[in-house]
Amino acid sequence: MAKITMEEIAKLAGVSLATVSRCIHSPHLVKRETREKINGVMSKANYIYNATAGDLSRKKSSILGVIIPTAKSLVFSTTLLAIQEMAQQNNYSLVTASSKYDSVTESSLIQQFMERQLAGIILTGFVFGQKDLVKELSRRGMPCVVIWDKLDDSELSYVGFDNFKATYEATQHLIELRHRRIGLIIGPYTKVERVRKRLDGYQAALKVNGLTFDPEIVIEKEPTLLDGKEAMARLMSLQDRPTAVLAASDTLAVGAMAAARDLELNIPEDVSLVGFDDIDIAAYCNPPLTTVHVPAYEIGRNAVKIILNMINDFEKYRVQQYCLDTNLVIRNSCRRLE
Amino acid sequence: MAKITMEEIAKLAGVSLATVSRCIHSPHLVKRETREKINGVMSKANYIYNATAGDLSRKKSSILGVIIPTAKSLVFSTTLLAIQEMAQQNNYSLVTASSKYDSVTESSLIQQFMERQLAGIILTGFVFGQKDLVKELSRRGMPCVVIWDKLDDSELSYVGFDNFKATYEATQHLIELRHRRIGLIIGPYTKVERVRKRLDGYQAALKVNGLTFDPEIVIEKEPTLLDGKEAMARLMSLQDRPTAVLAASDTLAVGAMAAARDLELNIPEDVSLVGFDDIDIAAYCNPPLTTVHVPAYEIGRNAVKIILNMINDFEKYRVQQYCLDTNLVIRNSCRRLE
DNA sequence: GTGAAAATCTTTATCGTTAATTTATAGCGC
DNA sequence: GCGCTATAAATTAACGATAAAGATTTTCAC
Repeated sequence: MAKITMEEIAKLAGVSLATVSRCIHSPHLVKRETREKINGVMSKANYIYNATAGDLSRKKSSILGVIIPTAKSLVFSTTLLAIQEMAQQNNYSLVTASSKYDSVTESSLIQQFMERQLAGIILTGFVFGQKDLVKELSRRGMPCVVIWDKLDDSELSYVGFDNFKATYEATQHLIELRHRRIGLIIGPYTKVERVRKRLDGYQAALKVNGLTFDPEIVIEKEPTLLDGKEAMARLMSLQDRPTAVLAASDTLAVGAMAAARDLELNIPEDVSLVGFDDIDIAAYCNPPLTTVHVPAYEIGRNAVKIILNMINDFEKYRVQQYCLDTNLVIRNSCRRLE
Repeated sequence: MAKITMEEIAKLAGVSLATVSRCIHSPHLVKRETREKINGVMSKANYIYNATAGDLSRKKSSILGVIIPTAKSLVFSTTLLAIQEMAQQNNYSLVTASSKYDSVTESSLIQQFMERQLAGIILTGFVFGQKDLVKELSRRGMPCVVIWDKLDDSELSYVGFDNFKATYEATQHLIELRHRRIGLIIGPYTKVERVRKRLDGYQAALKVNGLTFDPEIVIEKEPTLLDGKEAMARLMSLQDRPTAVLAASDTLAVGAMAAARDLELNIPEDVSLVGFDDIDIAAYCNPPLTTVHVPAYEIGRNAVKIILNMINDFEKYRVQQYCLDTNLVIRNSCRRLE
């Protein structure tokens, strides 16, 4: 009930405040006898260390911040889990928040993080126009790393992958299977740069292969099952309907599968489908979904590693960039056209 | 770069430290003229409020803590999202962690939360034997609420549902469809009390209906797709195989579906299946999964509300208990036996 | 024993706020 | 002008730790 402070512990143990502090943080620097005495007093008094005071005094906190678009996503939550694990292992707490793809929310979250003097910040891509904010943070000495995207900027650290290349290859795959009319169901590319690159990759593949880009068959949606389903239903109701569709997230793809089923269209016989993310469920779908595998877990682990480096030596590790590989996992949702 | 403090702002604005503080927290108490002057100086100097110092001085933080079993779960992440949203709306930061159903991890996380002087803690059920720890926290004046379970204890706040009743009803449903041999695929009930109650509900329903409990057809697994698949494969390979299976989490159920498909067993023709959680995907499965709907989002919102109440008036709101309803959502994964 | 290095421990200033207490300023009726 | 409120701003003592610098005690080779 009553809050015990270090000072009181010191008094009870008959030593100075500083010794108690040392006993907690560098036990090897205090004589065994004293140490035991102090530990005894601490546990008897139910002492609880006050990390807030410690952080203030030390002038840096041991809290990391993460912003993801939404916690309710199997793919971001995988990254989040990795981050949590790494943070825990290194004795950092983690404050998390979801931006919901909204730049106002994102900015206010970053502001909040700054006020809390976090030790470092992990950001999932960012909304258009936020880049300067992040650079500013970085310049101010706040360790920052952007994840889930490959940045074209020599000032910023990131660990991500090439979104452009990923959809380019996925589209290319479909084209190699002789599809010429390929629909695209994609997340909020008008808001999120990272997503925009996926659209660009798709377009580029089309162009390289001499296929025309038809805006009618690219549908921008929120990455939910329902939206995926609706988008697919629309695509399938078209006069000249696509023979294949690329869904720029597996959630969208699973929704799309349901739509196909409702319309009694078989995948891959009637339409081919490729997803993006390779969430666990992709392999358990019916049919198993061909999809772009994204190293979500590795991204999380590496992001924390990078941040930790920056915390230890900001000058040396100011900017670290890791572009991880994605690869198309072929399962059974695509068929070759004759 | 250089960290600006309130004191410097005060100096620059030609007022005292306290006035700056008041200007930030109770702007109406400072004369318009002064306020504008101060605000001007603050933005010009790029001042960033130091929440750590504020928390220390105020003797309470504005951070909430949550522990969930794992972030990588569609159902817990829904609750987490609700918590994040509520926290954000009320100007609290959120520190999150995953216990992975491990009591050592859980305790150390709670310890960490205590050290950080969090404003309140939200715990997802708990591992066996942790109840006393939580009670202790509560006694020490730390606002705590347990979620995802209905507690049988007048000292602890919770917002959850009746796990026993939920599986009881699900099992009952299967029995009403004339199934007499019902398999159970369930999470770590030997570790988690909340999960144990689901087993109990299943057993009770069996008993009430005069069916015998056969340990051979209840399989304890981690709640992953792979584990669900393995469990189902085992169940289906049995001599006297169940005609229906209750999976105590949808993830397990989706895994089970994949196993059935691999064995060329149709759901519901060859086996009936009911899940638990009602994650979004349940409705998008093939066939759509009959499952126990759990109010994951509401749990999250209410948990924060409760905590906020406690923070404002601990004596009055010391223990608040909300048992929300679950209900069986009938879709197409069960069939009536002749 | 002696003296110096090593091992321990204490003092004290500081971290950036908040909030209780004081002081100063203004406005107003008479 | 005087006394009296209100209102606005200033002082200053915490908050609970850390860390640098200084003091004291051990240890030990010679």
